[in-house]
Amino acid sequence: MNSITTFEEHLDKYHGKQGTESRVKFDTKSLAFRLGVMLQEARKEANLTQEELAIKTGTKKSYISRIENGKSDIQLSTFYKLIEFGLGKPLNISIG
Amino acid sequence: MNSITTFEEHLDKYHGKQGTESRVKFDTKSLAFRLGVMLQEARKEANLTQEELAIKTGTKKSYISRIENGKSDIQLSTFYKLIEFGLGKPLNISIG
DNA sequence: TGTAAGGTTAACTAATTAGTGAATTTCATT
DNA sequence: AATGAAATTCACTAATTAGTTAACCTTACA
Repeated sequence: MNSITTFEEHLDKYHGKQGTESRVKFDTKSLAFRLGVMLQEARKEANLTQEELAIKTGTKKSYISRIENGKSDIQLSTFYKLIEFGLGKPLNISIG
Repeated sequence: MNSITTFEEHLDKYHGKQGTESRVKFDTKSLAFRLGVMLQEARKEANLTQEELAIKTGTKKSYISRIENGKSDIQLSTFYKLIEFGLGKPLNISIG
């Protein structure tokens, strides 16, 4: 799967069509979407299924799916938990 | 203020003393704390008060204070909003 | 020392995520 | 095309953040 193509589809869907949406809400959705793609790519690189990742992090595959599809604006700790505990990779966050 | 020193104090407080806390919960608190310090440092670099940042992002100074002190496990979009809209700086997130 | 600005804390409501089970759909493989 | 594994969606509750007000501390400095 190509992240960029899918992200463009997302832009069309939210920016193009439902034009009354605020910039902040739009950006929030974009962010959730991008992070979802990042998680999915990292999970596949680690050769885990959604269910395996869910078990390792004490949650359910349905929830992982929701996150990977950018369906919710998750908490920082949730993302951290999935990346660090579930995939054993460091999550890097910096400003500027 | 030195981030590392303060973070060590945090380690002492949560890791040393209240030892029954789960690793995940502990890490969540550390994360919130570290991000709070990052935000505060970036805000000061931008020469803004908590109140000014609050106004720019449509919230209140009391909420900014809570975040800077790592008192809550905020959502990704909240952190993003403060950094990108409030401070005009990019928020970088990556895995690995 | 008084004052004001900046920052912290407490308390509360409303909105949203976290977490779950079950049904459904997609996808790869034979 | 049939099968089974993997992923998605829906519906729901409980827990937590987002957002706010007001009171209270701290710090700088006139």
